[in-house]
Amino acid sequence: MKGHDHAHHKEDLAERLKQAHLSITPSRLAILELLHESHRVWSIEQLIEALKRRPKALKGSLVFTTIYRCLLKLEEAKMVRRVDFGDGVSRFEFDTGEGHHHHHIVCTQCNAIEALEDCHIKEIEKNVKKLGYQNISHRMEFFGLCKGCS
Amino acid sequence: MKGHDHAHHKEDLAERLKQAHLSITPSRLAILELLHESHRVWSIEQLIEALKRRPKALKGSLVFTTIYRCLLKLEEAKMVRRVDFGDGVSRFEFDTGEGHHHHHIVCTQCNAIEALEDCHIKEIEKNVKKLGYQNISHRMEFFGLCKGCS
DNA sequence: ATTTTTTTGCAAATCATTTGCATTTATTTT
DNA sequence: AAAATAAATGCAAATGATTTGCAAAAAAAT
Ligand SMILES: [Mn+2]
Ligand SMILES: [Mn+2]
Ligand SMILES: [Zn+2]
Ligand SMILES: [Zn+2]
Repeated sequence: MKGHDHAHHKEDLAERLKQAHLSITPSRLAILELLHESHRVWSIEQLIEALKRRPKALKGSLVFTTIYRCLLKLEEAKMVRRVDFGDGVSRFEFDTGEGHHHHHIVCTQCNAIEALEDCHIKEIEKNVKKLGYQNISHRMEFFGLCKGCS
Repeated sequence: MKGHDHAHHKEDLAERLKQAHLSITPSRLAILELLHESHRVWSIEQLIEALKRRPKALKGSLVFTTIYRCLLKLEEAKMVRRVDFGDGVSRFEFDTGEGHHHHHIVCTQCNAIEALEDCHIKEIEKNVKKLGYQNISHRMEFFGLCKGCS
């Protein structure tokens, strides 16, 4: 059962790579599998460590640059989303699509990261409090085409 | 009139430095003056250029490291606030106090930066649209003490 | 005025990210 | 299936903003 599921996922992910005109490589599949299974954000270093510890580890060595370039491509292809907490390290998560826009909360003490499912801006703060967080602050900036440029 | 105002500001800023137990130096005063007068965010490079072009330019050379360390101190002292748009460059603005928490919008075309006065999260997006921006996206993350840490 | 503390200037170190290039792998064409 | 073409990978080196070390200069305290 699980085997089938995994196989299905792998095929599915490979298919999405094909649709995005990206070569199907072990690195890319391994990254996608891990991101898809785990609903969390990963730094590149974390990804490398996790991939090394996998039962079916990649044959080739796991190199920063390779993972980095894979993630760039996957980001372009909208299969992976980059998350930035402003600490100088990029993190990545599986991109579940337009309909699943969301944010995260980072513990200022232990740096634990939790997803805030869905983004109802007006209700987010309440939900954050409900999760039991204290001393909540947030980071938010907007981006868009200004009058002069559009 | 203007002379008086400026003098007043300078004294005022110097006073705030004193209260924060920070030495009063030409660099710090110059930075504070510029930030205080201009209601905008500045990168360190921008600050240096602007300070060079000032009528009463600083005697000493304007060095990145010095401005950098001044800003760090001023940030600690809550006189300056750091703004991060995730482009790898830190920007700074005068900190007008707790009551004036706000965000900004960056044009994805010309990189113009505009302040969004006040932060009524639920209404912000509407206001952004009213300002004439298109293709609006935003960056927002929360930070706080999680249950386990508090 | 002298001493003590802090800041400044310049160079060098950091650190995550990005790039160059030869080699290997994947895809496309015979 | 083999050869040719295009793309990805591994390793080293380059970037670029930020951060640090330390001696000289300036500010604050005595
Ligand atoms: Mn997430
Ligand atoms: Mn502002
Ligand atoms: Zn959102
Ligand atoms: Zn806010």
